[in-house]
Amino acid sequence: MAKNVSQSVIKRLPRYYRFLIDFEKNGISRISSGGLAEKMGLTASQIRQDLNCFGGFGQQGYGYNVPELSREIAEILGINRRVGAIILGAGNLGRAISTHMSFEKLGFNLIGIFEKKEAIVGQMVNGLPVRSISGLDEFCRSYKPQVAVLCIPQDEAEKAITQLLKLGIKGFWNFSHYDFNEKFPDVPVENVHLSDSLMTFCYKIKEYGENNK
Amino acid sequence: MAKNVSQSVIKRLPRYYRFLIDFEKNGISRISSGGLAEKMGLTASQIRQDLNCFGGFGQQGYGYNVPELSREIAEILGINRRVGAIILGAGNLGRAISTHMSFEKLGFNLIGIFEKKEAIVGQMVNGLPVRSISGLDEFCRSYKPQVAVLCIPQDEAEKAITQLLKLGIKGFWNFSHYDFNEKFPDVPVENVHLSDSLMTFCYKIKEYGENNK
DNA sequence: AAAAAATTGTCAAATTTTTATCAATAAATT
DNA sequence: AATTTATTGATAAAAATTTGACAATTTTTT
Repeated sequence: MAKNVSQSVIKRLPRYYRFLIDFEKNGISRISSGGLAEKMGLTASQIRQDLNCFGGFGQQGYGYNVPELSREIAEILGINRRVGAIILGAGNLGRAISTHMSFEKLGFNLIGIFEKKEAIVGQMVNGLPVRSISGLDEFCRSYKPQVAVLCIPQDEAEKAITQLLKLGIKGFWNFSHYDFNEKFPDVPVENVHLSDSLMTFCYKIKEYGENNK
Repeated sequence: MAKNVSQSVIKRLPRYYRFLIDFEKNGISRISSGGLAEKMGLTASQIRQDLNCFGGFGQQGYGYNVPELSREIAEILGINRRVGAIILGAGNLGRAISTHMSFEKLGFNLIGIFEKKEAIVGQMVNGLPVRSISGLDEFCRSYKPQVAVLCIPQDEAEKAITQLLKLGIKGFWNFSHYDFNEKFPDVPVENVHLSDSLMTFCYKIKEYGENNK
């Protein structure tokens, strides 16, 4: 089905999906590549070519059917599944992620939150009890989560990743500063390096300031 | 000084910086493009070309001096400044960002946190009092923050952005689902679309699963 | 001090990504 | 029912990005 799909295309899919869901909510049932391009600040050509990696979802003279296209993209991304997920680290960030993210709408099923600091263990977060990291092995053997969200400090990451891989974890949504590349180059990981983003923001602000003196 | 620097290069700079700071911490004072490439999973050629956009920081036969190079990149990114920043939204995410991020090490000075829900107003977060959104105008006129971190719901974003722009805010670190493109195409914004990232992660897991049956 | 090894910065080639073009076809209009 | 308009999917062209190659130069070794 899918042609040779580049990472650039994949990275754009969630944004397409976001816009399409928004259209659906607003009762817009039809959109042309040109119309979408204008809203998104892209070229119509790029949108058509992106979508065509996965199939001809449009119709000449008409455009794209919004609900149909959003369904197709959801299918491509795989967000209609329920992949078991656990969070490691119930600090500020871990708790915020667990309450803030709609895991269930985005392909996952959050089934456990683990924390090293015993003081936090037992607290309820988003309807789930914070569990002691000491029970991680047993929990994983029982409930077989497939992915882990890393909200732990950088220096605890390597040990945790090694342990989790042994327990059958297949991928990581990584909020830690740890870089998988060196030791785990082939493990599926999606990084959210907030510090990198903040630095990029810093550069943008500086650049904007310099160009608008 | 800087040649025509592409966005691709800029996006890689924070990661270079992260690795260099790590080297410094570990007492590594010298690194070649080849050595760095191996650690980072890039090509030596790319690293040399990236750095050369900003100047010849290396030395033939020797490589790059780690502290010097990290200083240079910090300078390029502008993280040695202290740009005044406020956070809008003291929900789970806003509070997590304010406590979790080292704003001071990354070019910013967090001076205020604002929240609509009066129940939260007055709480202390990371040494700062959560202020009522009703005092935003006055605060901005007094303290002149230059950037805002948006941790508010999508449907409150547009109004807030309009207000903040009038108050002199120059850029946004945007955690909301709101997309600036349509209404504010020229405003400096760095998006952290966590949902997009989670969807991308979902795709990666699915793809990995399909290739490793 | 000379020779060998290491490594950069630059230029050119290769590859990837984006954009433009256009025939084909469906929808809308007359 | 015929004509015009809109719009896709595909192909080709253009632009951007990445990689390879190598002279120049410094460091290290002998």
